[in-house]
Amino acid sequence: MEQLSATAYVILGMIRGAPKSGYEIKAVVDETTRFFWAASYGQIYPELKRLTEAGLVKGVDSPTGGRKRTVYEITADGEEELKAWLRQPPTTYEMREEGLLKLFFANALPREEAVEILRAMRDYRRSVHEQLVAMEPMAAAKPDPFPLMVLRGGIEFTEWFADWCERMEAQILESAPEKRSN
Amino acid sequence: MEQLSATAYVILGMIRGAPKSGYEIKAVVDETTRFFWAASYGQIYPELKRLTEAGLVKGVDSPTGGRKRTVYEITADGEEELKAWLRQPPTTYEMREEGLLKLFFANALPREEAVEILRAMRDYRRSVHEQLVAMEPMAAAKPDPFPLMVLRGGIEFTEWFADWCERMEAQILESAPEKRSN
DNA sequence: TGCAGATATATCGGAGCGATATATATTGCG
DNA sequence: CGCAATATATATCGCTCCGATATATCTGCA
Repeated sequence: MEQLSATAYVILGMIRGAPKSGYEIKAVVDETTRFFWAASYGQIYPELKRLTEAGLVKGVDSPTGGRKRTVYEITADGEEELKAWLRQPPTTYEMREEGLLKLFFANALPREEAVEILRAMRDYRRSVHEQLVAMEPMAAAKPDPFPLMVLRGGIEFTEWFADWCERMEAQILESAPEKRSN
Repeated sequence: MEQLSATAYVILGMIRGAPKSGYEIKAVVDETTRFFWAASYGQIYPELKRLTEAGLVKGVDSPTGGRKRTVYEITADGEEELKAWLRQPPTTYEMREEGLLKLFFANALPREEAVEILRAMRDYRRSVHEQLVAMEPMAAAKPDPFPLMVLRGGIEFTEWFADWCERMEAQILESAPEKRSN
């Protein structure tokens, strides 16, 4: 058996409990894991084919009206494969934060413009924070405690980040207006 | 002028102040911004060519011994381009955290195995924390305050994250050992 | 009825990233 | 000193990811 991509496990995890179409999988990912693990159609549909060939999922035709539609359900092998993956220590940790990159180079700007970077970062994190808080009641209503735990982690993280931005902004403004190379 | 990639600005920022070879740019990125913005040789060398053609950097032959070597310095146009980019609000925010993904699906595992995910995440963040702390004296010795600020942000973030993992682990262990679907 | 928006699948191009190939220079150490 | 290991330097390949778009059908509702 070849090594499966992380996207494969996203799919397996998402259809465990309830079969879903590729479109539905994408929609659920966009509502839940997208903040720390996204997936596009370009990954989902080919992966569903591979998983079907590997016998880890099973496609079932369930057309709505005249439009064809296939929902995928997890097989016993798929269930085992998912659990085996969950038991392996996680290995992928990536972050791409354009704001931090700009802040890193902010010495090229005068101080008043450098703090704008921090303000933009804070505003963005606050907006994500609001989105996550709005999702909390939905997650809290479900019996599975883990999505809620992860969501609350996101809420706490965005709070911490926005607060850090404010503290750094204050730190820059408090510092003596030294000469910089701009 | 075509839109430049983010990698282009990483290069411009890295050679501002001191000209560098492609190899050196990669080495500095690996020591500094890699935690929130990485760059590979496969991005750096082609981008240096494009930036040269666009007149934003200038390559200067500086062989060491018999091995050929080109260092790139930023031009006045490149400096302007960098500053213009720094003034734009940041737009890219991405995170890929396999540990959070596994935690999201952890209901498939018994409680004792679910906490292992959190322990692995905590251990990893602690190790990154130590790496960042070890870098702090180096960053603190330099006149530019922004790389140090970003580094300290990373130190605070990894502390927060490791702590969150411990709190969530405790929360799971405190909760009544309910029946789960595994 | 008409049409905007949702459902459903498929695919493309660009970017990012890890790995590796090739070559020369330097350093460590027995 | 000699040689192996490591560092410097450039180039490139394959894979994945991601956003965007194309195509088609269905639903809600004005």
